[in-house]
Amino acid sequence: MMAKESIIQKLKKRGLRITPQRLSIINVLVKKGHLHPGARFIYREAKKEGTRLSLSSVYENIKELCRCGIIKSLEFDGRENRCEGNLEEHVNLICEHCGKIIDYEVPVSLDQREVAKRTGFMITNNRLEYYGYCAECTKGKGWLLSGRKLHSTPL
Amino acid sequence: MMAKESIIQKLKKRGLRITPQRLSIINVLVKKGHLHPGARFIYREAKKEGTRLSLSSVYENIKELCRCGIIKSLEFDGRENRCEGNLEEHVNLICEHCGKIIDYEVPVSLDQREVAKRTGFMITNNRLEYYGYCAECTKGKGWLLSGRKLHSTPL
DNA sequence: TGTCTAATATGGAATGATTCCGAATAAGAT
DNA sequence: ATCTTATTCGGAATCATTCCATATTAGACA
Repeated sequence: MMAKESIIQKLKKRGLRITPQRLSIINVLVKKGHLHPGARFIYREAKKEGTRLSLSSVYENIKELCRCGIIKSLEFDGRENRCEGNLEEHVNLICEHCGKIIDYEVPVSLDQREVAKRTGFMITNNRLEYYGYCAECTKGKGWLLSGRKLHSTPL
Repeated sequence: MMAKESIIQKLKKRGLRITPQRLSIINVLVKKGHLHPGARFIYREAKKEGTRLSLSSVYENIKELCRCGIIKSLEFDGRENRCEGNLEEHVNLICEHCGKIIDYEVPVSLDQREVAKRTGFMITNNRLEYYGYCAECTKGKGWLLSGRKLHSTPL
C-alpha cells in the first residue's frame, strides 16, 4: 500500500480535496490495507476516528481512489467487494473458510504445489483473468480515446 | 464443455432427475457454452425450445451444475455472473468493451506481451486468484470434512 | 479574514442480480 | 398405477452498490 503522504499528493495533483472523511478512509487503508478491507469495515474503522461519515461516502471514495490508481477493487458476487492496495503483480490467496485474502508475491511460478509448500494454503479453485480489450474492439478505436468503457453487446 | 451425454450420466449418477427444464438448460450450455452465458441468456435461449421455464429454475440449475463440477460460475460484481464450461486450467480474457470472455489456453506463459501477440487482446488489468483454505483454517479440520464453507470472520 | 464555487458528503430511495419461500408439479423407482 | 421426493414456480426478500437532490465545505483568491 502506498504511503499516506504519497496518496494525499496524488489526490491534490488531481485537484481533489482533502476532506476529513477522505482522510479517515485513507488512514484505514494505510493501517489496515493488508486485510483487504471491504466498504463496511472501512466505514466502521474510519468512524472510530470520530469523523462524521456516511456509507455512501465510503463507496464514493473507494471509486475515486480506484480511478486515481491508488487501490484496486476486488469484486465478488454475494460477498462484499474488497480493496487491494498492493498494485504489484501477485496472486491473491482467498480463504473460503474465513474470507481472508493473502497476497502471494510470486508471479514467477503459478505452480499450485509450489504455492502450497510455501504458504500452507490449500488450493481448491482458481481464477485467472486478464481484463482489457479484445481484437475486434480495438479495431475502431474512437471510443477508446474517450476513456469510456462501453458494453456494446451485453450478451 | 463436457458432452451432453456425459453431463446427463453424471447427473443421473447423483440421483438427480432429468427434467425438460434441466435438459433445455444443458442444451444451451452445450451449444453456446463458449459464449460463457449468464443466467438471463440461458433463460432466453432455453425457452426458445418451447419448454416452460422460470428464471429461478435457471439459477437453481446453475448452482446444481456447479456442485456437480460440470460448470464453474464466474462471479462479477455489477454485471451478471457467467458460466464457464471449460474446466481446464486457462486464463479468461475479458473484454471491458463488449463483455466478451475468451478462453486462453496457455497456463505455461502468463506473459502479457505474449498474450497480446497471440490474440490481439490488449491487457489493461488482471485478476489472479487462488481459492482454497489458508494454513490456519486447515489446522482444526473438523468443519472441512463436513464440506461446508464457513466464513467465520467475515471482516 | 471573508467570499465564492465547485467538489464532496449525506441519507434515503432505487437498482438489479440472486436467493428464499411455500405451494404445486412431476420424474422415475417400485 | 402409485408414491416419494426432487424439482419447478413466481413472487417476495435480500443485500451490496448506485443514484439523486440537497446541504455542506475545502481551498482558491481577493
